[in-house]
Amino acid sequence: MRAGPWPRPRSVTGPNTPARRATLKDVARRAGVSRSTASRVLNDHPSVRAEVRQRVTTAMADLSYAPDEVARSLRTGANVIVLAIPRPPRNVFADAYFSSLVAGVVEAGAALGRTVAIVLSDVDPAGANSARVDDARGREHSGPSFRLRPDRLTSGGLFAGAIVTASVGLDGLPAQLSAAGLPVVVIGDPDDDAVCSVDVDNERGGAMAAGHLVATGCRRLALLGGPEANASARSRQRGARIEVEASTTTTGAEVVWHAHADEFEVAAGRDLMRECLADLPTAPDGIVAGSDAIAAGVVDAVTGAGLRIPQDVAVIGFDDLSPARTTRPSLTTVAQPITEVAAHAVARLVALVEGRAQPGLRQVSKVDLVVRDSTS
Amino acid sequence: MRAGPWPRPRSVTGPNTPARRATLKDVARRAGVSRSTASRVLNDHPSVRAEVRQRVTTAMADLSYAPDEVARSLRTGANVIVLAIPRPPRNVFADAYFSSLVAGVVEAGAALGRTVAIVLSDVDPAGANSARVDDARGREHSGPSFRLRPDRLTSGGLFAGAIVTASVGLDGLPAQLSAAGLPVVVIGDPDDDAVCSVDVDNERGGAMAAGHLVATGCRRLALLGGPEANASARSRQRGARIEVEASTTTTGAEVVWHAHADEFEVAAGRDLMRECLADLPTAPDGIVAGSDAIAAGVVDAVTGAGLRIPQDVAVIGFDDLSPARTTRPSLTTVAQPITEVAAHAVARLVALVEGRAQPGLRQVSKVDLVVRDSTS
DNA sequence: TCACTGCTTGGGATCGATCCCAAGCAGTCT
DNA sequence: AGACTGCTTGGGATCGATCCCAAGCAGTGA
Repeated sequence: MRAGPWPRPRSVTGPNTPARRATLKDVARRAGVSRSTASRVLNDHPSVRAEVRQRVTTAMADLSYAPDEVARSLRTGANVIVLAIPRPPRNVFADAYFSSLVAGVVEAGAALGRTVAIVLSDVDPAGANSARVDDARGREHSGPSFRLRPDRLTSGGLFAGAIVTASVGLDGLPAQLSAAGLPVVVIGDPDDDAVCSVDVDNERGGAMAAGHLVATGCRRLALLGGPEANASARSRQRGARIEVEASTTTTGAEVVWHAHADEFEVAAGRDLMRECLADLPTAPDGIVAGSDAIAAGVVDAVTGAGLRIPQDVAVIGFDDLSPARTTRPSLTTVAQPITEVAAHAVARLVALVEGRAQPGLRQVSKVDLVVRDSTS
Repeated sequence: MRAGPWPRPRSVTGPNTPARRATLKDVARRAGVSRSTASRVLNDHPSVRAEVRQRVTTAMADLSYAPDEVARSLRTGANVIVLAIPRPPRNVFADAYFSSLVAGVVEAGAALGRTVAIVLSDVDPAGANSARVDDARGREHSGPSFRLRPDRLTSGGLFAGAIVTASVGLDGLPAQLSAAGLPVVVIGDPDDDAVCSVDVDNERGGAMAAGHLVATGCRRLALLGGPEANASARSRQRGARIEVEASTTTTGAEVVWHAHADEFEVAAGRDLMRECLADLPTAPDGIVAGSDAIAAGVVDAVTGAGLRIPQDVAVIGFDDLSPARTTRPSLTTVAQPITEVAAHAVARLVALVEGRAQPGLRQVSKVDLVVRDSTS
């Protein structure tokens, strides 16, 4: 499991507690009861007389007592849940999707009285070397590689459970965590049916997007998806394609172009759309983009080419994040309820931790079409 | 301190440890030594015979033992440091500055063997009400208000110390935390001299920016700063103004416009620049922006008005974050070493926690001019 | 040989909470 | 009156590590 000598823990010898915090023992003494009774009051156990309960409560207030979460965790097991985002730190925060997801998970955790810690990928020195090797083979890598080591989440017993965001290269992380006994919920597509997951109905979303374009008169559709390695991106495109093909006989609509971006990013969308316009003899009249950011790039490329939105080309995004509203024209998009998904993930994880749920459950949230100015 | 009944802790009764983790006692038994000796090996205590140390190390590897951080913390005090960002969750992650700062602190913490937890502001129901009151007075508030309650960091004894990011409305938080006995380091301008802080030399950075514009021939400068309530934003502007005034007699350069944005944001920069162009009879020939994002907005407004950069108007930003490189033309900017500042903050906090540093120290990092295409 | 020193090692107490078991007590039923 | 039930309450053990103290042991010098 480990190679070198054990890292020396930092001994904390300094003045760590200038004014000693009150303990439950202090509360008990002041209220004239035992530690047990004080603990019972703290935990709302019913079998305490009202008068005694009042005395203890008063004593707690007088001493401004706050329970020591560390000591409590030692006895009852960890309380903190961890949101694991297996991506390099610098990429996560700039991404509107992850920003929203993090906020949702933190808020949902707080609502259930759970502290949420956030763990991102580490710089991986070994990976850094192999990245250089990859470079030699001609693959593009701008820096060291990153991964999230499972033992950062399992060792130490700090965490009661983990929420893992699915992305490219999950690499069996959820299964490993599960095997180590840590309850896990994946947001997105799990690579393993044995773990719990929450997601949105990406395929249906793709179908709604394509359906809306066809219904508003588009006949030559281009699908510009997110990373092909990303299961959500694939599902969205599959839904769109199936929807178009189902309507072909009645409407004559068809998919005339289909490509995947490297990232869910503005620049990727712009490049892909320029390629599309260059490759096709006639421009498509409707674009299903894999994300709002890609759609924003598409809008940029389309207007740059002198075409009008939505008159010449209609564009539809996915996510309904801030870019959808700030882009000009504003984006019609398939809204995914990120806050709801985050809340589901937290609720499911807490249920797992408390033994109220079984592994392997999947919960899928509905998506919603939001019509704005980029389609007619 | 508290009003209602104590919130009931979530009892974790479920199957929390399906496969029991090895404890130090197990290691000791397997190696044929006492818990004390095993602990000494774990902590690299010198007085253990090499042969015994080897046996214990082997036993640890065999059992894939990992120390329980919760139990360890109970005895030695908390190990985790917390990065407190007194801002609403949804605003933090979209901001390139905070993204970079978070990444830097997390990485620096890891390098020192410290886990970093991140705590953002809570939705504050009371604040939500007062925000509505403010709305009635005509101030703009789009949602509930947020604040970071100090007791979230101090109570529970989960954290060894806190790094607090300075922003608008710090509201005495660092002083309160300090008073509660929690070691604190502020990133930015502390509102209290008694707490430690790390920062960059904002005033010098502002001077460098203005100096560069004057040196490259600008004579009519506009200063478009960040939020006036933000001390860093004020310092940058002050430095720029002093620099220009110092050179006025020899060069004839002057500040012809001066304003503060509400946020360090692209939209704020765009609006401010449009205002500037509308208000001034003659456009300025040099812009000192309070951040790269503001500068990006300025570029947008300037090119939108049909002026060329840098021929007609030179623009200089602050931060050297990703917008500086992706904006067209690329931005000349004052680079602030965020990673270095983050590392300083972590190092100083760990020193405080271990009793190796005194409160009240301030450490200022140098900034650096990076010349790109937005100035000539 | 004895005392002294210094290096290793083990055992018990401790951190602050929870949990289990049993004791105390009042009320009820036979 | 005695047994039984159910509600309160207190004490001890426990979680898994660290820390302190003292014991064991070998080596040194007188």
